[in-house]
Amino acid sequence: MAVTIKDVARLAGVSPSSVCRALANPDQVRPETRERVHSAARNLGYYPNRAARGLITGRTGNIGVVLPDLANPFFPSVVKSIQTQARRFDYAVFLSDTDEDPAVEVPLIRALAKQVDGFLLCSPRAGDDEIKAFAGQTPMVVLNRRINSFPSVTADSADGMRQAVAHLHALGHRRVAYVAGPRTSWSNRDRLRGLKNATTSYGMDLVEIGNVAPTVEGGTAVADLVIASPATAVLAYNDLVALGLLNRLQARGVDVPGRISVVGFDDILLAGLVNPGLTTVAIAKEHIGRVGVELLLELMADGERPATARRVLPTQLIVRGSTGPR
Amino acid sequence: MAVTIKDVARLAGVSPSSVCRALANPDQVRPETRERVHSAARNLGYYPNRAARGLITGRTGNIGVVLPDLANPFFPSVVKSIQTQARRFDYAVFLSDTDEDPAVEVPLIRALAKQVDGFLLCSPRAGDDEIKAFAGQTPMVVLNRRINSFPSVTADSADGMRQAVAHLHALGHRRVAYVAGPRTSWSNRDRLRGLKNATTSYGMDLVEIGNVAPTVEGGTAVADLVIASPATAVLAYNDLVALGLLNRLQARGVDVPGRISVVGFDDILLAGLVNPGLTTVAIAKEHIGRVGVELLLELMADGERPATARRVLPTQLIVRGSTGPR
DNA sequence: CAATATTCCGGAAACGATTCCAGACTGGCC
DNA sequence: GGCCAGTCTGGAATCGTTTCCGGAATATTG
Repeated sequence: MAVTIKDVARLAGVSPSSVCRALANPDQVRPETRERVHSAARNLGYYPNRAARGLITGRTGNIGVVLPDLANPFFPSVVKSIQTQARRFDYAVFLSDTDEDPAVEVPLIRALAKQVDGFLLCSPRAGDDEIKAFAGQTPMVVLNRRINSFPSVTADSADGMRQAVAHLHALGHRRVAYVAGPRTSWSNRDRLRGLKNATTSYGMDLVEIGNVAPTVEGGTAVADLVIASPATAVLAYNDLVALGLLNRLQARGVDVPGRISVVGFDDILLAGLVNPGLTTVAIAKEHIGRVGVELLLELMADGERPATARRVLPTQLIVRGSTGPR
Repeated sequence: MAVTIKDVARLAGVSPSSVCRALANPDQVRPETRERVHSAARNLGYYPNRAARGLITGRTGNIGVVLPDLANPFFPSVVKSIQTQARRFDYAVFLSDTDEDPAVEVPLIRALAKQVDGFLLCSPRAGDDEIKAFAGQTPMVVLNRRINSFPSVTADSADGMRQAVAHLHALGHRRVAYVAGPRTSWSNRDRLRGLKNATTSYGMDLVEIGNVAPTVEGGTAVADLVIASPATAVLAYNDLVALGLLNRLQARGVDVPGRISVVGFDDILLAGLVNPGLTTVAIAKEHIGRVGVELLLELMADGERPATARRVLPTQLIVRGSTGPR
């Protein structure tokens, strides 16, 4: 069927081992044979079977990416930057979407583990302990979450929230609401923590509104609760939720930002396209992926070292039309 | 390092071959040994190395997905449905983003070919001939494009365009513009063809406006050309381009749909969230992925058969606020 | 020219799993 | 008890590649 190293060897009139050397360590063979092998490989269209190679070298050349929901525009951005950086180092990407189900994460990782050299876990929803069980077994870098004994890349939510709250405070708001994301999301807890600190230090009231799915529907579902609350501004777990709020508020005829100001988180593409534009805390999505890959490559190279590097990337408030004076 | 079949065999006190049988064909071993093997595997946390298995069975259990740009929200939707369907049949997904560069497609496919059982090519940008070179070698299904000798899944653009044009015609529009997508995109040619047929049969004038990148920026870049044209309505290659137009039109103070109506294509999530909502031709994105996987599985099972199944999925005009009477 | 050092190449083993084949054991039956 | 059929199991070969080891050929040196 497919062309193997033996076919190349036969055509070039050398042994398989020489073919391997000619292609991998060109300076270990005579220029003449090297040329013969190369042209034979070219003629037959030979590409080594990376799986077979991986069997013996222990390196597959693949990295696994696990994320909760590809339909959330935040993740494709991250994946894209992972791809770009991975390809630069000749790695291919295995992608898995868990559909926000914590229960499938661990089995998925286990099933994929032998086919990849390491994992990038984006916003994993499983419990710390379940994930920690992999410590030392498979190189892993966690994105958008911090877990002991794993390197991680996170955004500085606390500072982002501080910027957002400062902005709202300056506009005269004193009571704000937070629409929380999934209970299993570390980012949600992190953002809430940052928000609480910020509102406390500015002496503002904070109303928490139930946990919702991190989707547009999640936002629309609680928009009326926000209206009914005493808050004059609302911060959402992420942009999708914020957009859901925005949509429902407009449908109810509530003036944004006149009556209620809305702030999102992530700065996905949509945020700049809706009307009014969504004020949001931007995360450097391309950075997350790139830094994640860098960390993972280091970890895979160094092997043993605990390598609990923690990169915290800056956030930046992007002010658009959805926030205004109280 | 990792636990192999031998470790399980040793712990269970049987040979590796028996372990294999106990796990793969449970009825070929005595219940007692089967139980011993299972518990040994469970205790050690044994998961077979799929790459090694693939070497001998010829099946990797992976399918490769190649697409031009994950940042276009259309593709994540498709990928997600591919994932879902693939997992149902115990397949994992290899993802590759080509960054709209036709030149990297073929090398990418070749490099991945040995690691997957088949490919789903989403909107491939490479030339027909380059792709045809794979015919018979690797099972492949093409999405959003038709290529001889490959099964394909496409949307019925012609009908979608007919619906859109009928809608605009009924609103009184007689001159429409089309903002074309990438020259290398089959969908672009297909949509343009459908549009031409529709405008001709309705006796309407069609202005074509240059090829742009299939992004928001592509749309904003030519919005002023649209304004300067005699058209009272514009159809865009896809929703991103339409949103770019919409944005720039609003920035220039052009009334939509009062002065110009805008129609997109794809019905991505954003389309329903902007203001005014974007009238667009919806494609069943989840269907594309699902049907694509189904076709690929059939193709991989049947092997030889030409299998040039061509599924054309229906399109549906979604009318929102961006279109109105002339 | 002989002895040594160096370069280059082929053979064999290995990676982890599966599968075929043959042998060992069990049970049934006469 | 002996024979046959059937069930169950272990050993060996295999997939495609890499790597180690030893031998042959070449180059270097005295």
